[in-house]
Amino acid sequence: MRKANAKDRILQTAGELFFRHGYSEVGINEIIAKAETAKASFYQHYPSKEALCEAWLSDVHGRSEISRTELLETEVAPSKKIGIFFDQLKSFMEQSEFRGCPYSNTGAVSGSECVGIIDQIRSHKESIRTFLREVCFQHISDREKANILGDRIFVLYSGATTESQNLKEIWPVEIARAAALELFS
Amino acid sequence: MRKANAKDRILQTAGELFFRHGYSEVGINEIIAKAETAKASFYQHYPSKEALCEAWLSDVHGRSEISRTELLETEVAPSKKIGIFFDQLKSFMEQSEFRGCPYSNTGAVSGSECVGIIDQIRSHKESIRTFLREVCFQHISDREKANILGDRIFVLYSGATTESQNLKEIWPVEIARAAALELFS
Amino acid sequence: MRKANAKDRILQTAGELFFRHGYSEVGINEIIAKAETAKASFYQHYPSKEALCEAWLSDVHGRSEISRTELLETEVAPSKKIGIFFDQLKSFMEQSEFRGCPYSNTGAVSGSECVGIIDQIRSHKESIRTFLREVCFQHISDREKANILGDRIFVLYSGATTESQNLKEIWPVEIARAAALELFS
Amino acid sequence: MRKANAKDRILQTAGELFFRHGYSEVGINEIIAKAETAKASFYQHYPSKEALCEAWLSDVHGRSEISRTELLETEVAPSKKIGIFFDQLKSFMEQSEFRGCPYSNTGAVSGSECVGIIDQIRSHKESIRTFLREVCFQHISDREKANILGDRIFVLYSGATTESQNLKEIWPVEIARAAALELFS
DNA sequence: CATGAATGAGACTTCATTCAT
DNA sequence: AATGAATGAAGTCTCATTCAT
Repeated sequence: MRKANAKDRILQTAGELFFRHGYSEVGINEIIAKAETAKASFYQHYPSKEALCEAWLSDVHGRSEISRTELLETEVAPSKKIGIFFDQLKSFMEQSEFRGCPYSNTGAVSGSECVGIIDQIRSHKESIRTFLREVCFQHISDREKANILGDRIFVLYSGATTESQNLKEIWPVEIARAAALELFS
Repeated sequence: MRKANAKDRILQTAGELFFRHGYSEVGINEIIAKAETAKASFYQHYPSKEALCEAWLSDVHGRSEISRTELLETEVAPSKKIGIFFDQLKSFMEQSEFRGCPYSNTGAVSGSECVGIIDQIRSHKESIRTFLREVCFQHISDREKANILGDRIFVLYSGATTESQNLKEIWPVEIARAAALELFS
Repeated sequence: MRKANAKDRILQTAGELFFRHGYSEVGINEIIAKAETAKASFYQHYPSKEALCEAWLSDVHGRSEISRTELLETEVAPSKKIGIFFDQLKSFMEQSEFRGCPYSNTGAVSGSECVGIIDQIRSHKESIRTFLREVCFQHISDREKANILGDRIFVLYSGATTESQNLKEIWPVEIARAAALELFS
Repeated sequence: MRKANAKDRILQTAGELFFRHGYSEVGINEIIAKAETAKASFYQHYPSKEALCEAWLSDVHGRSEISRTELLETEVAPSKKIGIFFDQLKSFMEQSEFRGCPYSNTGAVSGSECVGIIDQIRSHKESIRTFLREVCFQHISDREKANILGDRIFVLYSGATTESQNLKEIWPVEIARAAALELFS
């Protein structure tokens, strides 16, 4: 497993480091050292650190997208799905020592010149937003109302993540979960 | 006005830069160049870049605290205060080109070793949380319920800031505002 | 005692620091901080760091000269004086955690441009050399022979100091003492 | 010859500078300028200035060790070897403008935190001490007595180096040489 | 006598990237 | 595909010294 090809090893290593310490706090040297690759091997696979960041965000998105798609198609009550969604956030925050959202964290240090990164962030966020709108639509058949409700839950979800990270406490997630479920009924 | 003393010039310059580009993206060199000071003058006033960051966050906190205290003591309906609070957030986001919350953004790149910074973030966030709980308490006399409502609005506020920044759009603030007011009634 | 005048406080503080860490390892800031003086007060009393170094070496010399003069004039056998001289060196090395000779240590980092410092070193060393020659002359009445013997003991003394410092062990002093006394008889 | 690889060029350049001016008086900038390398190239090869110092001391030790081993195994009278040993010191002092022992000079500015450097100094000094003890053992078959004699000559050697450096004169070496040979017979 | 702000030069170290092999 | 050496620019921080008050 440690002997995956270099490209994957780099992506995995960088992912862990970017996530834990933040994109701007992790250097190429640290990545290649931990991934046990040579410097030039890195640039063979990724044209730049920024490109690696994009690859990482894309990778995370892919995996999280799958889980949302599954959840969306599961045969349980929509309200239950919202509960599960926040439960997943809760265990994610606790397991990651409250590191928060990789996308928001990366966005916090990305200027407007980082077009690729900003695009990844936007599309990931829109994807979650869409997911929540869809769950709401499974509950309310009024598209308009479902969208509004979804957006509200989206904002709650984001605030829960952000403040749980800032305060290193889990209550924001619990508060958001309760609020979301109340809005839902 | 441009000829304030060096310490203030540094703080102001650094504040603008930290806010716009993120703490980790701004170097001492850039700060002292824009503040028109010598490097050693900087270190005469601030023992480290991290200390400057703390001074900046403290400064921002001080000014924002004043505005919240004023708002809290104003003689208008609590629901109105919530509206104003989100209106201020809206214009702040728009005026700052959606740069978002200085505290959350700084927290995104601060490891657990940055004790001073993390403390500033925590206390600022708790201060806003307390403010919102107090406004709610002016509306509902049940302390328990007021606290829960305040915390929910706090989460909405944070999510609005974060996602407005991520998407460079204002709708999250508007959604949060509407949701908060609806929870309020 | 802590409230001696600034000039003396600076000299004493710098002396301790220069001795313990070496002239080049100690900065003006550290000195004035520990001496509780302002920076400009320092430059009022000493025109430069180098001048302070000279004052320190001169001060040390003065005090050590007194003890040698006393010893020279004491009414004991010359061989006994040599023994006492090395005994003093021994306790000095042990008490100072084997920091060695302030003069040699300073000379190790002083280029030929530091005229004042180099002069201090030279005259201090010549003073010790003269002292040893005189003690020998008290023992042998042949001036020529006394000088040679004195110089040999001087070299033993220096080697003892240097290697005791290098090895953080006391045996070089003991070896030198025994050798000196043997040469003496 | 000027176009050796960067690592060697750095080591050689730094060696010359450290020797001539003292470890603490030489900066990385001066080294890389004279070695015609980039700063980052330096840190590719040596993790720190201190590590470079260790490499330098180790290099010097290696070369001096060879010459001592050769001398020890030469087929001449032991007393002759002592004479040669001091002759070498004499020409070294004269050729180097009385810069003295790289190890003692470095030790004069190395705090107890410089473990690697202090180790190099100790082992170099012990190596010379052992050499002198062995030469003496070739002369006296009594191990005990040979050790004591060797140690005395070691102290003379060190004192000669130190004071020749301090006074910028060669007589301490000559005095030590004569004393050593006299002890020897 | 004393002070604290100001400074140019330089300290050591790391950055993301490229090149020859 | 992989490697290690090389790099210019930039990173944070400290140096001894001066000046206005």
